[in-house]
Amino acid sequence: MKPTSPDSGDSECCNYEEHDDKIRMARKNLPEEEKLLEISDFFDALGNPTRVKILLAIMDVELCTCDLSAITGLSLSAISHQLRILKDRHIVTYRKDGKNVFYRLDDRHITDIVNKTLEHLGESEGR
Amino acid sequence: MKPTSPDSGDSECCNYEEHDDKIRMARKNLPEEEKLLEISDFFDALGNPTRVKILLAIMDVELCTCDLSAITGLSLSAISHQLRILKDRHIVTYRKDGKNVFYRLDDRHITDIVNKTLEHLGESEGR
DNA sequence: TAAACGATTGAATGATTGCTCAATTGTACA
DNA sequence: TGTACAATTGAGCAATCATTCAATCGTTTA
Repeated sequence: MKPTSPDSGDSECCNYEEHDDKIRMARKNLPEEEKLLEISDFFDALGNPTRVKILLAIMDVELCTCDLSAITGLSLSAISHQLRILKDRHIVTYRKDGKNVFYRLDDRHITDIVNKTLEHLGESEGR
Repeated sequence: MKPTSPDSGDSECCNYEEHDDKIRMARKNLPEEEKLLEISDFFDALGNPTRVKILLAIMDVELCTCDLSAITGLSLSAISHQLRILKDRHIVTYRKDGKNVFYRLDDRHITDIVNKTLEHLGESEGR
């Protein structure tokens, strides 16, 4: 049995000219699994409307859990759960002040990436 | 009953000074729901290891479904399903050539965004 | 110290996702 | 025309996800 043979250099199908070369090259250039997961985890963290709302809201002002609950119309609990995901992925960070916890973006890069995306989506508008 | 009152300007909790102002401002600046979904859908499309593999693989060379199956070690069907998601989100595009279908990135912006992310993740390495 | 408040947590649940499998489509070429 | 091959599709299923609810934690202040 040879079902897809993920690790050998040969292919199951598709016998055009540069086929094997392309596969070898592409496979060689792929980052290792851990890095791949890191990348997809990052995007996954931004891939949810509630979390995007949170990110956009704290883009230029720090806000507490309760603010974000009021802004999004979601329960404190729901927001807190989502904030934990964003914290774990190092996308937001926080500062405690008495009973409040204020959140802000962890990194200037996040802003850049989000802006780049807005730009991208903006230019393909009305498609 | 007034459970979170998502659309009124007042808050349920958290009575510090600039609270209401912050909420009003943040809510005003949020894009409308449709735009938000567009943004999160875009990130969501990149938020899966298989789809990230596909994107990285076709970053500088076009590849057919079968190539991508060989590269990732996943079934043709699995790859095809994921490619449909990327097509629907306008992240990849394709060219038919005989029995083969060759995929490539739809847009230069995608490359920029992915590179920006790699840069971001790279700089926070070893945390 | 007790009550109030902002925030977090864990269990539960319905919805969504990613894959496999089997069937099908479309193209090439014998 | 028929067979082979690349690709797509839909059903089905296990795993994951987003939210709610109830309980709890930690800080403030009465």
